Formats: sequence, structure tokens, C-alpha cells
Amino acid sequence: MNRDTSLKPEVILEHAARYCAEHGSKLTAKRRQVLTSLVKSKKALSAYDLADDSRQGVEATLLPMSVYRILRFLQSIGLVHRLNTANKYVACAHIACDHAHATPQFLICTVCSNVKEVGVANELTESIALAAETTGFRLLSDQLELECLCNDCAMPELGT
Amino acid sequence: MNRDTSLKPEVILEHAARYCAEHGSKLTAKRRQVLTSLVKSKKALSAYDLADDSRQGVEATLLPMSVYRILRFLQSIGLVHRLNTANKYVACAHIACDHAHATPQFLICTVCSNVKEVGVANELTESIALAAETTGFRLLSDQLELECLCNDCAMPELGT
DNA sequence: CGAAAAATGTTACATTGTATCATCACGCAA
DNA sequence: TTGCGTGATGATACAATGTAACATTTTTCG
Repeated sequence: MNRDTSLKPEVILEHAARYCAEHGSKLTAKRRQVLTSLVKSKKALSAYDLADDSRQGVEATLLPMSVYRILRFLQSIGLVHRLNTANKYVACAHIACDHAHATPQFLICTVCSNVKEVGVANELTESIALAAETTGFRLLSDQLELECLCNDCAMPELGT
Repeated sequence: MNRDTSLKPEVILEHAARYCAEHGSKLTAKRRQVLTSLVKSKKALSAYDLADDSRQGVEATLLPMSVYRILRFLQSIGLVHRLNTANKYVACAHIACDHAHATPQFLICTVCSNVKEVGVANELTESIALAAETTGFRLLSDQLELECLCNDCAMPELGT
């Protein structure tokens, strides 16, 4: 509900493979495995969550060190975003989109790690960048992370 | 240079003591010690930084556990802010101000942890909150943390 | 094939943070 | 004054997150 799940994982992975190729690397089995876990998950996952995942399914077991490396790689080519305030990771919501991937903004439920990737108005990030410049700081990233409560956690009595 | 150091620490600590009293607690020696370290520091400090600090000066040695507890307390009454993206802490830049403490926004140098606490336009945080509401997320905190490079780190050759 | 580069395995360790129970300090009532 | 209750701190152990360094395997490509 919070991420775009309208596309089947296979379609997304196809796009992801192209992405890797464009960056001179390959979407190996383990990288695909990590990315698949993230794409399927509605919530942000920690590296250790992903390592634990790998011990459940039929696929290869991944040590945390490997997970970190794979996440860093996927992040470097824009397929995965790291949520710095939560120490967790999410698949980019626009993997299968054609338009260029812009810097994302995230609404993060502090209770359940539900994440919504949104596009905030450009003027907003521009005014932030401007405010930074005038105080001797240069903005390195537009990524915003907002501490939120999602509807599910706000009204648990309604069930889902 | 990045924080308001125009007020002497003694003045700040006086205000801080009032703050504590207003919250039914006291500014104990160790709490004052932690707060003083933060006020004096131009950079954000980790809990372990502060514990290390305490082993240098003439004051009491603080174990990390105590530092965490003291930081949580100081944060709970608004004298200290936690930077979630950096796992570090800063003294509120407005301890000695009379106006109410608003939710802060931070420009954080990723190289040296230099921090500038700024007041971003209200319309900005409002538009964020609005964007959140429309997607089923309720904003819990306006605190923004921006990844930056400060002038000192951008141009080290100039010395300081 | 064989060398170089890329990817992953493995171990050890560093950093950040919490749980739990014990102890200390201080105000306040009897 | 004594003693008690509460808030603050000490102390130990451990959990969670993340990196460094080097070995090994796999892939690529001349």
C-alpha cells in the first residue's frame, strides 16, 4: 500500500538488470536476492533483517558483511535508498520508471517502518539549499526523511 | 562559528537550571557537565565522545550508560537535540532565548560534524506536513537533517 | 589457457545503544 | 533526628549496527 506494487517483481528485476549493465556491473544472483527482498517488502529493512531473510527462503544464505556490500552497490546505482535516520533500506520506488531518478523524500512510520517515497515540490528543496548556502554550508543531498505515523499504526483498532 | 557562542556558558547554564526546575527536575552536576561539553563544542558529539571527554577534565568520569541517560533527559526537556542521521547530539542553540523553542532544522557537515541549527520557513514544513497527510502519514516531528559540507571542509587549504 | 578484475567468504573488531539490578543522595514526614 | 521513598547514578552484561582486512572464488577477456 505504501510502495508501488503494481509491477510484478520480474518486471522490476528486468529493469534492474539493465541498470546494472549501464553501470558496467551485473545483477548477480545475490544482488537480485537482496533487491527482491526489498521490492517485496512494504517496509524498510535493516541489513540484518535482510541477512535473516536469506536464512529463511530456499536461496543462498547471506552474511551481514555481504549484505552491506550488496546494499552499498545497489545504492550506488540508485536502485536502493538508505534511510539514514532509521538505519534501514528500501528499494527505489521508481526502478521501473523511465524518467530519471530524482533525489527522494521519505515519510517513515517510526512504529512499523512503513515507508512512503514522495516527490516534494522543488521550490522546497531549493529554499533549503539556499538557506544552507547563506550560512556557509553546501547541501550534499536533497534527501529528506520525516518521522511519521502511518494510518495503520495510528488506528490499529480498525485492523487491515 | 557555527553555534551561537555569544553567551557565556554560565549564562546558558543558569537558563538551563530554570528549564529543569520547570520540568520538576534538577540540573545535577553530571547533567551540567554533559550540557557544558555540548555547549562548548562547535560540533555534534556522540555519547561516547562525551564519555571520553569526562575522562579528560577535572570533573567526574561518566560511563556511557550514564551519558545516554543524561542525554535522554536533556533531550526530553528540549535542551539537547539528537541528530538521528549522525547518532550525535548538540545543545539547543536557543537555550538562553526567551521565545519558545521551535522544532529545529540542522545543517550537518558530514566531514567534521560541524552543525548549524537554522530556522527554515514555516511554509516549508507546512507543505511537508500537508504532503504527508494526503498520503496517509501523520508528521510526528518537523526536525530536518540535511547532509552538508561546511566551508571549512570545502576549502581546507585556506586554513582556519 | 592464464592473468587481472570483480564479487564474495571469513574473521575480527569498532561503534552505538539497551536491559537489569545494585547503590547512592536527597528531601520530607513521623 | 531518623528512616523511608524517590530520583539519579553505578556497574555489568549484552544486543544491534557497521567496518577493516585479508582470503578465496568467480568472471572476464586478451
